[in-house]
Amino acid sequence: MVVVFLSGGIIIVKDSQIKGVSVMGNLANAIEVYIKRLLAASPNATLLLQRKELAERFQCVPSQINYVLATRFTAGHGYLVESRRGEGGYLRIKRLDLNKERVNQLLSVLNDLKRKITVNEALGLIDRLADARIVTRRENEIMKAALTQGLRAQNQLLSNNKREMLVEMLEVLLKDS
Amino acid sequence: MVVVFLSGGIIIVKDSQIKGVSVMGNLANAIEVYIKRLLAASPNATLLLQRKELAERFQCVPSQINYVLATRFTAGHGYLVESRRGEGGYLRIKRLDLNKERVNQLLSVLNDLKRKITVNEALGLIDRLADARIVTRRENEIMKAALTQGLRAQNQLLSNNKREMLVEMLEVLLKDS
DNA sequence: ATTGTAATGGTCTAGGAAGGTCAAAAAAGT
DNA sequence: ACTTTTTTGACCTTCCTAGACCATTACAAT
Repeated sequence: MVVVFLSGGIIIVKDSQIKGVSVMGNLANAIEVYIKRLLAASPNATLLLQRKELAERFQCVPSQINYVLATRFTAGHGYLVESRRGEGGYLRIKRLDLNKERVNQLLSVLNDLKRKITVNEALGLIDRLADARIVTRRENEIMKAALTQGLRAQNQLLSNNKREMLVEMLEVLLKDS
Repeated sequence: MVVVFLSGGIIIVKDSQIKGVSVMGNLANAIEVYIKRLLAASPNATLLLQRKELAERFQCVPSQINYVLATRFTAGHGYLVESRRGEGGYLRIKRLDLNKERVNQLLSVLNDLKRKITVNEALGLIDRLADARIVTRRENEIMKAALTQGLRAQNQLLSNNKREMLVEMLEVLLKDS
């Protein structure tokens, strides 16, 4: 439970209600909110900043920034994060405002991937995306080629590696916007 | 930290964000952009210049130019660089536009795959296909995602499996058109 | 012709400046 | 108590920069 002072009065609110509003119980949340505010202020929802600087501003180790990005700014959350190392290094964070239906379909496919599925089922999922015009025929073929590389039977379970690979390929599509 | 006033609201923007918009983060990038601009302005996409002069313009050691050429203007990136030493020495940089013989290019890429290449080289090859408009940006990203699945370092050799996978993906493109 | 020399460009390596990863410790939920 | 989330820090990879030293070329002096 958290107590919030608002316009002079005292309002008592439950945690669950407050989540995501503006109370930040911890660093990670604070950083998340900060980044989101900057994104909101940016005309094209894109941010360019340095991990080191951000860490300094919040007086934490740089890897904390990675934690925040990894837990709150993933493709699944609708964000795209790119980076570059070395001198002049940076983080580029972009909020993707995507077509809802496409995203939902992709996410549902991604969701299906969480359980064990066979190669055949995976290929079926990919075809579904092609049917829905979410991927082109070529993209469809490319993904299938990648997925079936070195495979004999198609009625076996999809290996972890291959599943992960499919997920990553689909995430590319999510990022595409 | 910089405060920017925008359409009535106060938006807080970080240094780095400002920098990233207008200025290149580092020397190498600046030089790259400069060369590419010159190339774009040149009638036949060919440039003749002196390493020393260029280095002077950017106030850096001459070998910095070599670094830029070696990392951004390789054959893999679709550029041709020749040079001559001694008095009257020069650098000749040419951008190759190979859009014509797509199939040949694909075949040459496939050929490159016969020998051992690193992950980085493989990614470069794929990028080159995108540059030449043989694959779309999305296809490019999909293939890269598939290729780098489960990989940490990029300077290691491409595994046999992954190489085979790339070949199969490229063969999809060959069949296509 | 031969040789010397200055003017170029090339290579290689060390060092520094980012950002990334991983796992253990600490804190917060349940 | 147990589980999940957060926080830290040690160590790693990538990228960039500078500089020492090497190779080639044109031109002048012999």
